[in-house]
Amino acid sequence: MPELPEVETIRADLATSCVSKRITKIQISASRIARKQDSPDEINEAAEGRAVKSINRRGKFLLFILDSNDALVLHLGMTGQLLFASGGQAEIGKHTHAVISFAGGERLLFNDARKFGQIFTAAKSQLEEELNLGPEPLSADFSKDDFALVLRRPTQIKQLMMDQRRIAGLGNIYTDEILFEAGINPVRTANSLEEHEIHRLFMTLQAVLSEAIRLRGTSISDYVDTLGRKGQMQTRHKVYGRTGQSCPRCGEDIQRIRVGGRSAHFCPSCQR
DNA sequence: AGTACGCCCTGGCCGC
DNA sequence: TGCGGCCAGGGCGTAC
Repeated sequence: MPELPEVETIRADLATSCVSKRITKIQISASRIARKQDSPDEINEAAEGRAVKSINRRGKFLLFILDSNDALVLHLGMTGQLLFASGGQAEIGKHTHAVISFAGGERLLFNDARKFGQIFTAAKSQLEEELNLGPEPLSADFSKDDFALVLRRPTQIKQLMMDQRRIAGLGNIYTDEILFEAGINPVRTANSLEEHEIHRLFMTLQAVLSEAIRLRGTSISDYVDTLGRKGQMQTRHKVYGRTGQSCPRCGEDIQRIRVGGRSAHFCPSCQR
């Protein structure tokens, strides 16, 4: 489940392997992953013959900035993988739904078993409007005051943190881990947090995401980097996927409940 | 406007 | 061993 740290790991890989390369073709075989208003042909037309100026990330979206000043935008959904193949290492498989070919013969294969991923193009100047995302939690511009403002609503904190329009990049795994580190119960309403709790949540938000990037992401389910390598953050999870196991801080059993239609893992004794 | 909820999709797992 | 049924969840469309 690629969230901010996984997408950031892939972004850094692509910055090394794809920047300044020229796209010769984008073949999309599962039209479902092309966003509704774009057809596979339109995406290919926008990218064909264009060089990749830079690779950026916004929330969970990967942005290939092209020399036309359009952006090729990719979202990996839940099971998406972007595999870089300079020779024959990565083979086109049953779940390869798009192939981006470069002038040097390299290819990027977009695999996605569940087809929740998305690919589309947008004018660079329109990106912010189209993506409609909240602030980047690791941006230098993102202050504790900004965060406090985001929290000023009566939504459950877990749901709010996963709402991409409020804060960009967090999914189910990292919200659970962050809330655990911050000692905050996932069902608390955001506007019930006290000043010291907001401070702690702000600090742990950055700490957990930074550690996850350093460990190249969480590999449970399908996530791998562009060379097919797993991340290591899953070895540090304290609550996610640990239902019934003991809390590393107090020994109490980790519980799993439903919050906003998603599972939330937490320690009922440490998280108040 | 905000919030709630069901749907998409398929592999993996559980129970029979 | 096979198979039906259910679960995982990011984001979006629809309903309220």
